[in-house]
Amino acid sequence: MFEHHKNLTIGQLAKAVGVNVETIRFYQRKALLPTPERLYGSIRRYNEADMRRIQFIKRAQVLGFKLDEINGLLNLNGLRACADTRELAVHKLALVDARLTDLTAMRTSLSEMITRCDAGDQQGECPIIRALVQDE
Amino acid sequence: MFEHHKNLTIGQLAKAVGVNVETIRFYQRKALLPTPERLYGSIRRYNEADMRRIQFIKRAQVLGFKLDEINGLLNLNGLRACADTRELAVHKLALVDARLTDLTAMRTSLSEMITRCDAGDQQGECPIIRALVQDE
DNA sequence: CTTACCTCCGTAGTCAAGTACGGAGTCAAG
DNA sequence: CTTGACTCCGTACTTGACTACGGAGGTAAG
Repeated sequence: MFEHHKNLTIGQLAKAVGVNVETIRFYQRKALLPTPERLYGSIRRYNEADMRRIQFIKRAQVLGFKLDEINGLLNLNGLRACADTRELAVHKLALVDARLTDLTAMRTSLSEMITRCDAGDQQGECPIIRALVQDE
Repeated sequence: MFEHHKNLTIGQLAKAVGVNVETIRFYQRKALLPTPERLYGSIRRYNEADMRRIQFIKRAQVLGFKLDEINGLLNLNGLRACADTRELAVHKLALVDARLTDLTAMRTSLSEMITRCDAGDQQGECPIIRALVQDE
């Protein structure tokens, strides 16, 4: 076993959290993740804190936060932290809502076009193409 | 005036359809748009067909089609055209639905986190951060 | 005819979030 | 002590849809 997730090599850490080794190195370059010292010799070791940090990043990504924003979240602490985080979340929610509106409109158009196609009301031309060619 | 949108220069065309000059040149390179001959002398002229083609591209983009797919749409013609287009639209619709599901889940999580934040049930820690740190 | 702006063209850069590569060093097993 | 797997590190490539740059030449107004 991995000694309860302590002193992992980068490869073990990657496997444990389900990301690519290169991704971890990429996060280090982006300073999303600390680069541990090279102790005894030359090979770096990782611990549970690193695991949790990567999992935090991945969870935040699922919610639609970008890496830069996640970096912000990770560096928040102290009194204003909660307010800042909330503000970020509210902003993100607004973006998600806007995107939902767009996608819903897109969905409606697409399915209308398909319906018209199936109704066979075309006169020599594909109704989907015709809809797209439409002026205005 | 522009002589009713005939014989436009690339800059006038760009302004007329609301895109960047560079975008038009980019579309030409991608063969989404024909590159007109250089008539009398050296400067290319564009007409309504070019305008309509760019507008077609922009409309299709709003529906979530990628440039490569739009290229496919533009090159469709003849009998199977309509069936092909329909198939593409159906496929796109499925993608849109999947994205809608994802976004809705994201929306729910975000708004729950914000609600918890407002409820002030945190015990010394921001509930949003706590939710993200949560194992599993 | 000059000035100022526009067009042409190829190449290169941008953003996001990684992925890939290749040579050198290290570590554990046999 | 050698083999094979892994690590380290820098650099470059990927995707999609553009945007920017720079020098040469065309074009319209005065």
